[in-house]
Amino acid sequence: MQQPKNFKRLLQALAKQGLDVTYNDRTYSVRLKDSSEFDRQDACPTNTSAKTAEILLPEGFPVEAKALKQLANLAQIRHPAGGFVCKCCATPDFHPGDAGVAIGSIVQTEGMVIPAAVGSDINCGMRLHVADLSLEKFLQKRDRFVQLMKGDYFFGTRDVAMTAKTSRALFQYGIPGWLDAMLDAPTGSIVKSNLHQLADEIDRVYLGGSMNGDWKWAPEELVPDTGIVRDGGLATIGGGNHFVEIQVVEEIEDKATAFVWGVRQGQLAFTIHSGSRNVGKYIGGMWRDRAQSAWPKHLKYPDYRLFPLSVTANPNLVREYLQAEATAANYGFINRLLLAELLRLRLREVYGDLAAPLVYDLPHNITLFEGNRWVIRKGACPAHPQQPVIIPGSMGTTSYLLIGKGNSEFLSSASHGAGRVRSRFDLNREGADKSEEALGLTGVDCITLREERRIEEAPAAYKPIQPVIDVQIAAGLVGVVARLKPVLTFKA
DNA sequence: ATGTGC
Repeated sequence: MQQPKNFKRLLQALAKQGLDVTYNDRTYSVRLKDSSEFDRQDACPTNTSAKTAEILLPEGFPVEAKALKQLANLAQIRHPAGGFVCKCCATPDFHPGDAGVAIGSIVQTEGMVIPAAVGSDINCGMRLHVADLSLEKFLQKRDRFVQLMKGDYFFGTRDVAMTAKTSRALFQYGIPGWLDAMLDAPTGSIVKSNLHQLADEIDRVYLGGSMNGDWKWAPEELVPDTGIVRDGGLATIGGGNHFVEIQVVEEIEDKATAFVWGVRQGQLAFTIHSGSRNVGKYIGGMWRDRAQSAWPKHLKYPDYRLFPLSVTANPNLVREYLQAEATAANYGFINRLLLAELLRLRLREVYGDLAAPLVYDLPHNITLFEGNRWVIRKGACPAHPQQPVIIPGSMGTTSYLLIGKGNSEFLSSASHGAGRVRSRFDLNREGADKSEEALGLTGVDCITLREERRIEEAPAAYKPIQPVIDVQIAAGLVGVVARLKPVLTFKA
């Protein structure tokens, strides 16, 4: 396989930063500089962090030096009390992140967690439903449906109010405990009419949609002592690459698996990509700062400024961080559930009673304990054997439902999308070609209140999905179950 | 990612 386009230039840029990169059979290997100042500051005993980080990349696409540098930084994080990185790797939607951690990075640690590696967008993830409705019938009443959804997603026309008790249960327990608490929800609250189906679908949510949270970490105004909570952030899509998309199941590749998962050719489908909104921002930001404050006072900050929390040095802080992260994760699971429920209710309202079951819901921005170690995925899906994996293309291209293969070389993970190739700034700047053709928007039905969102998130902003999927199949990360074609996309 | 900022 040939080397990527900008390989030589990349080597030069990275050599200046003390990084050595090789390319072999679909995979980059970033070798880190051997000695750092850090080594001399403190006896970091027997354990040292990873010396290499592997990246799976689609053939013929450039990769940014900034992203490689960020991955190298992540790989060499360690804590003087003994925490270290066991393994670090990246998926083919790899690109630089704003907060110092590249999207598509996966890091396995021992003895430490890294709040900054998860970042603000805690439990960002993907949720897929199928619906027993043909594309033809859907399009007949498309305008009415879109009008109703715009109200729900952009203007909050549906009541998602909760009692104080229910709000606390949401943060504390995630989906199951929250559904229990919903039994006494105010009348008119949207999930009340469908509690049984939502309970039946819990086993199709990663971790059962439940982590060990504590409402004490939630923003104060969302966990009052008594009264009704009206949270303007809940059941909203959010910005950036988040979306809700109506799709059609275009083609089944793995018939047996699709049958078991309840997916059939010609069905309508909808995919939700969203996370924990402001709650994750609040908790992620708080803990990034707390991890920095907990860094040993007598040591200089490491130059990458990504601070781990050590199990040996600060066991309580590690426990509390994981609980705080879980609190935001619970909110993320329920946000996606509500976005889907709003859509399912409107489908039934417009097209009559129809089945629209959940296929799967999985996070791609989260710390998970797997095989006795922490695995932190930043824009990467878990892809364990037999597990459903959802990888969306841009709003103009195919999305994929896949089955995980549990490739340990890539820490049982897969990409969470195609990966951005052009920055928002680049696409929006003066003088840029903003024609439909140049942006790949021809024939794309994008519902948004903001024109700049269509431009920032246009198909031209992303890699084509096909090579991104192909390289992951070739490397044994996933197998294709079904292809989903976009029909229309909601972007906030 | 974020009622944002190159």
